[in-house]
Amino acid sequence: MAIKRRKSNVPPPPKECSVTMCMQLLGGAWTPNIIWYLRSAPRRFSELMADIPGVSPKVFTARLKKLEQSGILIRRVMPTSPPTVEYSLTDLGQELTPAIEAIVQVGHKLKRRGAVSME
Amino acid sequence: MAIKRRKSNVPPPPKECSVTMCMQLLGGAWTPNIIWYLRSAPRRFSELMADIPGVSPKVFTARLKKLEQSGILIRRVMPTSPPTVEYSLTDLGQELTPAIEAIVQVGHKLKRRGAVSME
DNA sequence: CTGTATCCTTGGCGATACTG
DNA sequence: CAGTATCGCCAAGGATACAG
Repeated sequence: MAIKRRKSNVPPPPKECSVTMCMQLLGGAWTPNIIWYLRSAPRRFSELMADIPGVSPKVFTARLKKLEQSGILIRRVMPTSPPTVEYSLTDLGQELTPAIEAIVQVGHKLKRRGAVSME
Repeated sequence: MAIKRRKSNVPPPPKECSVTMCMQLLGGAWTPNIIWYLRSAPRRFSELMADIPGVSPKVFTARLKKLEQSGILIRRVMPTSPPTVEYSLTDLGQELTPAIEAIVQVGHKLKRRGAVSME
């Protein structure tokens, strides 16, 4: 609670703040992968967990919730006997896929060059 | 973020890791703005600092250094009497601008919707 | 199956002061 | 002008266990 970082009284620039805002979303752990895997078809919670190994359910839930609140994806609870939840991208979420694909392109070149250590 | 992490013996997927790697770069604080301001013309250290208010020189140097090491931008020291340093995007860095522009697009919609608090 | 609840660690980021 | 040097914080992530 409380006190949200003070840094000074900087009025953020009008345009670039959108970048920052969006990066807050995309920059979160696993976020690009989630969108990547959802871009062609809806997917269930455990399917996504399997797609993206190494993520704990807590973090995963947190990400999904934030993305849902931002209007990037939709959470649909199916009334089946073992509860099933399906996640799918919204229109706005779909608009992110070209951005991610552009990033993938550069990522590949980066890797090919060995420019980033990756570990 | 978490790339390094031991977490078990997960072989990372071959394609998505590029996204993650690239996001490590772009996700750093101020990074998108740096590229944004450099995309049309080279710029000096203090000019960039002025463009992007609220960043401390330490962090700024760290970012610039990492981007230079990754081959995203080039640092040129001009042999003037007060030392002058000019930063400019490499070809690879230029390839990032469409990605950032795509992100800007979504960022605007996000803001218009009030989907993200931005605070 | 789909998540919460707890606890803990890390490193990214910020502020300020100082140097070549 | 263009950076280091120090110091410290704290929120994002992770591990594990438990719950509806």
